This record gives sequence, C-alpha cells and structure tokens, in this order.
Amino acid sequence: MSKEEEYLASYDASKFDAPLATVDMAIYCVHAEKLHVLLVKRAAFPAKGEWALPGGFIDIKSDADVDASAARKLAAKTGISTSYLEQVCSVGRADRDPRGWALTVLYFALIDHAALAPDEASVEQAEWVPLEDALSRKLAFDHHDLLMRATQRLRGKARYSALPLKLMPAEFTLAELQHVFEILLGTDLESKSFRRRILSSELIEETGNLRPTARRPAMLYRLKGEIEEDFAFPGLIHAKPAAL
Amino acid sequence: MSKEEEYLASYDASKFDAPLATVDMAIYCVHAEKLHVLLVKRAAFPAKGEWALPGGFIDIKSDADVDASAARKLAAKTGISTSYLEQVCSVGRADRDPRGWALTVLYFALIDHAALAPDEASVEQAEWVPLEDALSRKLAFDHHDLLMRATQRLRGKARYSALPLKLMPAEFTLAELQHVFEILLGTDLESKSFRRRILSSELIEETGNLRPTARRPAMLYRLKGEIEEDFAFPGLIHAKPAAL
DNA sequence: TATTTTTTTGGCATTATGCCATTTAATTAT
DNA sequence: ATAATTAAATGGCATAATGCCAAAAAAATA
Repeated sequence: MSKEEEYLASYDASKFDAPLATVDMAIYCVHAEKLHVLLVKRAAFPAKGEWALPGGFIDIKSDADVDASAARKLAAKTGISTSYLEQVCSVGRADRDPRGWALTVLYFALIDHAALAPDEASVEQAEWVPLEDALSRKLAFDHHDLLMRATQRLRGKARYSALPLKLMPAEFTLAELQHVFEILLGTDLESKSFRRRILSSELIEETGNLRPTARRPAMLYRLKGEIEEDFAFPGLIHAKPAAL
Repeated sequence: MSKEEEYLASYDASKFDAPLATVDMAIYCVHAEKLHVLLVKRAAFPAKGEWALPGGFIDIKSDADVDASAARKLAAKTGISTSYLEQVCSVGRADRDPRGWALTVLYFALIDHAALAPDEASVEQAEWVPLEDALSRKLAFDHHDLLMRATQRLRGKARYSALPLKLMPAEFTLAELQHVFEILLGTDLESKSFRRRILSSELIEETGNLRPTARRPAMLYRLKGEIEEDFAFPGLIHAKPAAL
C-alpha cells in the first residue's frame, strides 16, 4: 500500500467541519404581463411556514454533480426537465442558516409558463408570485438577497443577450418576444431596431404559421438551434421614451 | 422552548453527509508579453507533488464567508490583499477528489505583477507559469478544467469590458493597456478605435506624467474610481489583421 | 367597399466604427 | 544646430450601425 493509499484509506471526511451544502433556485416565467418567480412555503424547520426559493441539500449519494442536484430540484417543483438552467453564484456565510455555516449554489431557471405541469404531489405549497411581490415578502434565510442576485443576472443578460428567448413558448411573434424583453428590462424598446437585431442574429426562424387575430396576423417564429452561452447583441438596451 | 428551538438544539450537522467544500483560484498577471497564472506544487496528499491551482478547504471556524475564504488564500499565496477577485462558478462532483464528493468555489484574481511580493514563507512551492504552459501540464484533480473555465471567463470579459485594467500598474500608457488587451484576446487591436473607446468610457484619467522613453513620451493614465461589475463596451473585439 | 388596427417595411439623419494618413514630441545622428 | 528617426496622438473620411418616424400591408369588421 502506497503512502497515498494509506492516507486515503484513513481519511474520514466526516471528522472535519464542512459547511452545509445546498442548492437554491429562482425559477422564472412570464405570465399575465409580469415576470413571476416560484416560491414554496417551507414544510419543515427551520423557517417552517415561511416563503422561500425552492432548494435543499445536495445529496452526495444520489447527485452526480451540482448541476444534477439543481435539475433534480427543478424537476421536483415543476415537473419540467428541459428548461434553461444557469448557475448564478455561490453564497456561503456563517450566519445565513441557523443550522450552521451554509454554502448554497444559486441557479436560475427560465420556463415557458404554458408548458408548466404544476406538481400536485409536492409536499410543499408552491406558488407563482409576481417578482415585485416576492421581493416585498419576508423570505426565509437570505433568500431575498439570493432572489435579488438571480434577478440582476437575468435582467443583465436581457440587456445584451438573447436569453429571454428561453421564456418563450414553441411559437411566438416578434411583438410577443419584444414584450417579454420589455417586461424584463422595465422599459419600452424601439420595435424596428429590435426586429433588426433579433432577425440579423439568426437565432430564430419563421415557422410559416400565422397567429390568428382580429387584425393583421403576425408571423410566428421558433428558436433555431441552441443559444450560445455568451452570445451578445451590441445594444438592445436603447429605450424608447415611455408613452405619455 | 419552541418547537423550532428544540429542532435546532438537537440538530447535528455532522450527522449528515456533506460534500467537501473548497475554494480554488486562478491568479493571473501579465508578465513578459504573456498571461501568467500562479501554480503551486502540492505539499501533501492527495496529489502530492503535482502542480495545482492555489486553494484549499473552507474553514468554517475562521472564514466569515466564501469571499473571505478566497481572499485569505490569495493573501497566503501572494501577500496581496487588494487585487480584483471574482467568483467564476462552483464545481461539485462525486469523482473529482479521491477523498469524496467535493464542491469547490472557483475564483479568479487579477494582479499587477510588479506589485507582487512573493511569499517566501509559504510551505508550498509556487511558480508563475505562462498560461499555455500551465494548460499543457498535468494538473492535480480537475484543475485543468477549472483553469480553462476561469480563463474563458477572463478572456470573455476582455472582449466587452474594461476588466483588464485590473492587470495594470498604478500608472500606464494607452499603448501598454492596449497591449494587455491584445495578449488576453490573442489578436491585435486597431489603436485609434481602442483609444476612442477607452477614453470615452471615462474609466481612466491622465496623471499628467509622461513615460520617459527614447522616443516621443507617452501620456500616463490611472484608473479613475472603480470598475462597475458589468460595464460593457460595444465592440472592443475587432481585430486588426496580423502583421505580415 | 371603407375603416380600423396591428404588423411589417422603407427611408434617411445621426452616430459609431474601421482605416489610414498626418502631425507631434521627444531622442539620436550628422 | 539641424536633420533624421520613431512611437504617440490626432484628423478625416468612407462605411456601417442605429434611432426615428412614416408609410405600406394584411387581415377582421363596420
């Protein structure tokens, strides 16, 4: 037996004080003109009965890696496994959980509200809450701070990337897409510039179908391929002056 | 005693299997026309004698939070405490450390090579290695992967942000700054466009001093205030055709 | 058939960018 | 002294991107 093998054979990880390790996530959708986030009411101590972001302990027995842990929790809350999942950051502090020094890996997920199969069997009560309401509620632990961080990342990416496409249903019109951007950015966009950039990005393509409506029908588009992690538009930010 | 107090009093974190929790960091500087990264030779098992990124266990006794843990390790390796430190991501997997399921929070640091006080008292052997050499070495654990991730983040930010300013000494010329960008991006930049953008960003200001040189002396600049986390240039990317 | 309303395109002024030539400011050579 | 040399810094303009507003198009409805 080599020295290294001896070392490993006698190594007992449980002898050392490791932080509690969890995954938390902000799951977003756009619904009824507003950005919503999924909150759950905690069923157990600590913070029992308080609203919180979905999350929980990393299970080193069953989770192959952290992303899998996050995906497992997303599936548990929404029944969805194919949405967009992005790691935001990790937050670890001595005083953020009464059980001890706790490290959480924060994710956000983007889902199409229409595709959501709400999970009936969940033990915890889950609720879609408009983001502003969620931020004004008292949330468990430091989840207010986590929700702020995740939202800042999402809104930031909406400024220079095409990420909001991940909030769209399978088919959508350019006006609908622009509207989702506007909800995220909190400001109106100039539609000619918006169309020019989205179309020149070649990230979407026409489906050939039209959205039936009482007025001129709009062309329907679909996502074409995957969105590169760091694809950036030059300046989607420009705001049209708010309507009077 | 409330039910929650009872729960917490009887809660023993060590009864649950938590991942090993570590911090690792890629510490960069630009030196002799190349991007360098600091590697350490591991002094203890596992992977004893292999080259690795500086890092180690989060110490829940002494580290107030994860950032403090990273800052502590940066100070231990370089003696520097005031450089730029950014969290890249967290990586946790069952098989990345022979001691067990390990979660690491990866950071990168940017320092001015000239300001470095190399730490003599360090137990481990530390070495500045040109990035390409570091990537071609066999590194301990999954540190090759971690170094790739950190480098991708750094290079990506060099495309659309002013972050490389954090690699500069207190005073620098525009040509020197441009050169650092070129080293990070791996391509030449058009100097008129570069100057226009950097100056219009108002991130730097003239010091009034000149860099003495054999030819026309260049104006020296300094960083003006802090760099916003997500400040973005439109298009710094444009490459000048390589010289023949 | 005209009206209404929203989608979609056109056109152009304004701004930003890429490119390259010119000027400037110092030292060094004559 | 004066000219030559070299890198820094600026000027100028063609090209491209963007913002802005108006016009045209496509349906349902009056």
